[in-house]
Amino acid sequence: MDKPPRQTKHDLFLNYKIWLSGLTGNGRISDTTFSLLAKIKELGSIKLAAQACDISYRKAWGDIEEAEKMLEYQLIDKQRGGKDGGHSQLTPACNKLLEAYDALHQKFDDSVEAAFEDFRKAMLQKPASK
Amino acid sequence: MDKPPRQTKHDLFLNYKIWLSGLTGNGRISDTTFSLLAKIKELGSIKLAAQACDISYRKAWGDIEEAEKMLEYQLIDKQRGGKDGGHSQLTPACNKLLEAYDALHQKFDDSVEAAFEDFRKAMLQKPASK
DNA sequence: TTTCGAGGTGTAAAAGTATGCATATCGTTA
DNA sequence: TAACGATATGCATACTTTTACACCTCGAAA
Repeated sequence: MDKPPRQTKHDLFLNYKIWLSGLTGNGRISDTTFSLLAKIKELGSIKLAAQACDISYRKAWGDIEEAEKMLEYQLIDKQRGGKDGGHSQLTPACNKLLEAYDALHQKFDDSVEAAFEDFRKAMLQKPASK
Repeated sequence: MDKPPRQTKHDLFLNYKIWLSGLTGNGRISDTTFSLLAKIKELGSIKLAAQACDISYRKAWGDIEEAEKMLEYQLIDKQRGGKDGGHSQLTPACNKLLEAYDALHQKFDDSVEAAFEDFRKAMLQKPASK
């Protein structure tokens, strides 16, 4: 889930995690939730997406519920029943969100890369005097 | 500890957390650990710093141990005994690390600000066609 | 109208993380 | 040399988060 971290001279890596939260901070949409949504888009099923993301269906469902409650709009069109049991797909609003988040994440990666590069350079300098 | 998140149109906030890890990923230096180090520098005591950071001394000590084990160098000069019981101060290497980390964090904040601004704009556009 | 498999839900167990507390150690200073 | 208070450490408890599992719901297609 997390991006592979970046290395310094001393086998040091930088990691980060971002997430969205609501006004009260009680709900959250994590990186893993966005990965899940992307997989649902790809596979058309919450169950398959959860497996692909290596999380339990229970958690996947809970995360989606939490996200939808927080955003106050549907992220997923869920279809129950039928010979195949059912299937799911992202709503237009969810696609928009996912698209914006992907762009956000990409910008982040680039920024992190640059910032960590500076960090590495700084760590190669002599210690601060004070 | 975490920076106050930023808001979108729909009461949506962006949060993030960064941390350093070692090669194997078993150790970590979190944001809270750096805050702790900064407080130790300011207050000259692990105990006082832990109180100021609102974490238990037990956790503070464990975090420091973990960080030093990971980096394989001392972060803190610890003085035991004496009428005052003892005191602590950061090593030069720790000061360097802290300085570099602060700069890194600042760059992060700026990047987050910019990236989230773009995110907000994207969320105001019409939904993706597909 | 029966069947099938994914969606949907409660709850107990497990795993991971933090706290609280007890207790030992150290060494300077009075 | 006795006392003091922060460092140091183990361990039980508590809290949080995730998993495991059981079981129900739904509705198109056979």
